[in-house]
Amino acid sequence: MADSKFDRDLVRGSLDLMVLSVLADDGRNYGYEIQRRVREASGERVKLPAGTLYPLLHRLEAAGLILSQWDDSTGRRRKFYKLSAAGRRRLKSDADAWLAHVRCVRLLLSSVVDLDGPGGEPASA
Amino acid sequence: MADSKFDRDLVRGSLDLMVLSVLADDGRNYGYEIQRRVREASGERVKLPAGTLYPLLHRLEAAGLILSQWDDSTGRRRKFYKLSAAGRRRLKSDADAWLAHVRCVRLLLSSVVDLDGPGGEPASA
DNA sequence: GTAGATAGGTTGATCAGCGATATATCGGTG
DNA sequence: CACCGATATATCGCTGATCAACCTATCTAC
Repeated sequence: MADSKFDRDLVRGSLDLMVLSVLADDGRNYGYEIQRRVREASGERVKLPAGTLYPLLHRLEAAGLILSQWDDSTGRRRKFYKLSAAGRRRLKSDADAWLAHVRCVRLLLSSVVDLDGPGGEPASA
Repeated sequence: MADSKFDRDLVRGSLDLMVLSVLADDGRNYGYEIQRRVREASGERVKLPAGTLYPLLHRLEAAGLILSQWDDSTGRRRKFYKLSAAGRRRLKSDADAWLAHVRCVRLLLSSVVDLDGPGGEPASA
């Protein structure tokens, strides 16, 4: 499961946001690790394949939101990314827009489903 | 504002969900009204243009999630849609998946932004 | 050596969103 | 009546993101 058309589109709207968030958290990270961070953070839900990840990073860099720097000092050839000032601003505004949108959808869903659905409050389970 | 690349992709992941939710709320509704309901429910954020709306409805119908019926009795030629049994099941499961995903992204964002950001609690504004 | 993980990358097919465009009706105004 | 804007549905074509598949290269372990 977790690879239907719905799941892909679900992820689509928050992929950039998730990657920017990971970089904000870590300060500095490289593609392969970002991939694992997103996969783990999402509970294996978001697989973020290489064919999506690298074009995405290049797109964010071209937009001036992240900065790259090659690092071979560890033996492994890695391209590290970090947020630019514009990237930090973008993360903030995109996060606000995302949260606002989530509130709207939750409102629509409120009369339809149980918002504290399966896995909602693990502490009480 | 509210029509950037980010906003479009933001919406993409929950458009089907929003339309299904509106139909679950209303029981029975037609395209033009669904369009207005979504626009209002989203605080004018989601415009849902005709070029998106109608292909979307056709797709949901082809998938057996909604059922259509023409109605000319009011003078206006309208195509009413309602959820099928499969559509109700799908709404429930998609809503659960969406809520689970939202929880993950919120977790990633928690260390980055204020989750009760602007417009969070209108009562206190 | 060779298999698998790490690390980065591209390409092509697919498909959804949406602006533009088309059609038709209804109600109101000049 | 003619005209216009709102209502109502629909399609076409462009754009752009996702991702399976594929490629290269290095490191570790067997």
